[in-house]
Amino acid sequence: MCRIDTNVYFCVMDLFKIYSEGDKFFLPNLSIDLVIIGYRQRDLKCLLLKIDNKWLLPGGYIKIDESVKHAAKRILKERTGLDNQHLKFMSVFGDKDRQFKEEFVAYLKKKHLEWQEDSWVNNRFVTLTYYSLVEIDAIKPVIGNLDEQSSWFSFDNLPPMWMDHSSILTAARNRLKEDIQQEHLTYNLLPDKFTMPELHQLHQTILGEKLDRSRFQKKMLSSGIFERLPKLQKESPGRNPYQYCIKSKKTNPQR
Amino acid sequence: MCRIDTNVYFCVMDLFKIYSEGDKFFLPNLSIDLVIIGYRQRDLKCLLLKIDNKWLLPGGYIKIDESVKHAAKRILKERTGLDNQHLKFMSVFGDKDRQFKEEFVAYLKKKHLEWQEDSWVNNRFVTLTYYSLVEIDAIKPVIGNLDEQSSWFSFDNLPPMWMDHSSILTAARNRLKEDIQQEHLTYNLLPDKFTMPELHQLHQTILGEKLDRSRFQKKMLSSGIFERLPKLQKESPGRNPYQYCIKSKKTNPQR
DNA sequence: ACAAAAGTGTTCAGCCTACACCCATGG
DNA sequence: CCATGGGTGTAGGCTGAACACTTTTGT
Repeated sequence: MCRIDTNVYFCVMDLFKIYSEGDKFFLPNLSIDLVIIGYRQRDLKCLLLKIDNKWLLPGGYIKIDESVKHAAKRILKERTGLDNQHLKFMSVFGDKDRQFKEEFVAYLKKKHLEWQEDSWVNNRFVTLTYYSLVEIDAIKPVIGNLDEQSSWFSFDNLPPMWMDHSSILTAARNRLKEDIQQEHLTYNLLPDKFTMPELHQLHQTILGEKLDRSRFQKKMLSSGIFERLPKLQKESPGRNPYQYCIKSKKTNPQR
Repeated sequence: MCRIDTNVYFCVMDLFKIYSEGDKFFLPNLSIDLVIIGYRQRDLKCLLLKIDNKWLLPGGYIKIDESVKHAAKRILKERTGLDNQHLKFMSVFGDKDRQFKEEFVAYLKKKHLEWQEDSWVNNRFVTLTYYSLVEIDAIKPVIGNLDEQSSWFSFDNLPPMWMDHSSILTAARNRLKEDIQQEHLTYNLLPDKFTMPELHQLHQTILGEKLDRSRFQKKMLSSGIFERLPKLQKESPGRNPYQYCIKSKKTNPQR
C-alpha cells in the first residue's frame, strides 16, 4: 500500500516520474474524466484544458488505495477547488483502441520528454465518466502541471479535442437533457439565490425548446424544494421576481 | 497485442497459468460481473455459480484488445450459450478494498494451488456490472473450469455469496424495478410467444405490487410493440388468452 | 348453464396545456 | 398611467385509476 497525498505528489514528483512510474500509484488501465458543466448568459458551458492546441476533459486516475467514487470527488476538487459539488456518474467508455499513444508521441517529443514505448500512459484506458453541474462564478479552475490553459466552452462551439473526448461531451449533453426531466438538479448551475425566470430560462436552454412559463413555475414550486425569499428590490423595468433558495442547503449546507 | 481466442484459452491454459499470468491477457484491475435474470413460476431468479460453498456472479475479465462492451457480450455468451441476449449496463463497483484476496486464500489452498502473494487475482478490482434478462428455458448454463455448479436462485432466497456480490444483486433487483417503468424490456424474460396475463403477472412480480389488469393491458398494447397472434386453443378452465409476439423480432430476429 | 378467466368499456379524478388575467414597478 | 415583465387563475383535453360489463370456454 502506498499512501501518497495528492498535493504532495503533484508538487514533488516530476513529470518524468509521473509518466514512468504512475502505475505504481494508480490503477493502470482506468481513468476518470469529468464533464464539468456551467451556465452563463443563456449558454451551457463546459470546462476544458488545453494541451498542445487540442483540448481535453479534466480527468485523472484512481489511486491504488482509493475508491472510484473518492477518486472522482478528489479530481473534481482538484479542478474546481471546492468540496461537495454535484457529481453524477455517466457512463463507461471502453473501446479497445482507446489510448493516447499516437496523439501523445508528437507532444511529448516537443516537450523534450523521452518517449517511452512501455510507459503506462500508452496503455489502453477504460474511462469512467462523470458529469458535474457547477456555478461558474463560484469555482476557480485549477490547471495541472501539464495543462497550458483552462477555459469554458459553449457546448455549441467546441474546439478540437483529444481522442474521444468530443463524444464524451456529446453524451453528457444528451444525458443532462434526460436527467432534468426526472430530477431536480439544475439549481446546481445557479448561485445560491436565484429567480424563477432564471431557472426557467436555464431549463429552456438545456432542453432547447420553449417551456410554458406558468406551468414551469407551478411544477417547480410544487416540488417543495424551493424556499421563497423576500422579493428582489432592483433595477428591472417591470415587476421584479422573487428570489428562491434550496431548502436542503440551509439545513444541510453544501458549501 | 496478444490475440487469444477465449475458447482455446480456457481449454489449453491450466488454472495455474490463468492465475499467475492472467494479467498478460486481461486488463489487470477491471472485471465484469453479470446479473443474469430469469423468470419462472412467478419468481424472479438469477444465475449463480458455486465455488467452495459460496456463490458468485458469472463474470470475467476484459481482454487487452477487446472493448468493454464486447467483453460483456462475450462473457454472457460463454455463460448462456446464446448471442444477442438482452444486456444492459448497470453500475460500477469500485470500493478500495474490493478484492478476493482474503476469501480466496483458503480456497486455493484447499485446491492444492500454490498461493501467490503477488498474483494478479489478488489485485483490487473495479467491476463493471451488467444485467441481462433471459428466457430461462432457452439458455443452457455453462460452468467454467473453476465453478463447481451453476444454479438459478430466487431473489428472495439468495445463498451466501463471495465478496460484495450480494449488494450487486440487490442493486440489479432495484434497478430492474425502475427500468421497467420507462422501458419495455421484460418480454426478454418470456418465450417468443406469450400472453398478456403472463406479462401482467411478470410485472407484478418485479414491482411487488398489484397492477390493474385492464389498465396494464391497454398500456402495453398502446405501445405498439406487440403483435397479436391467433388465440391459444387449450386446456384452461375459462376463456383462453391471445398470444403475442414482439414485432421487431420478426423483422429483425434477435436469436 | 354456470363458473372462471380474458378482454373491453365507462366513469371519475387529477394532471398537463394554453392562455388570460392580475400585480408590481419604472419611466 | 402605461408599458413591461413576473405571478396566478381557469377552462379544455388527455391520461390514469377503479371497477363494471362482456366474451369465451371447460365442466
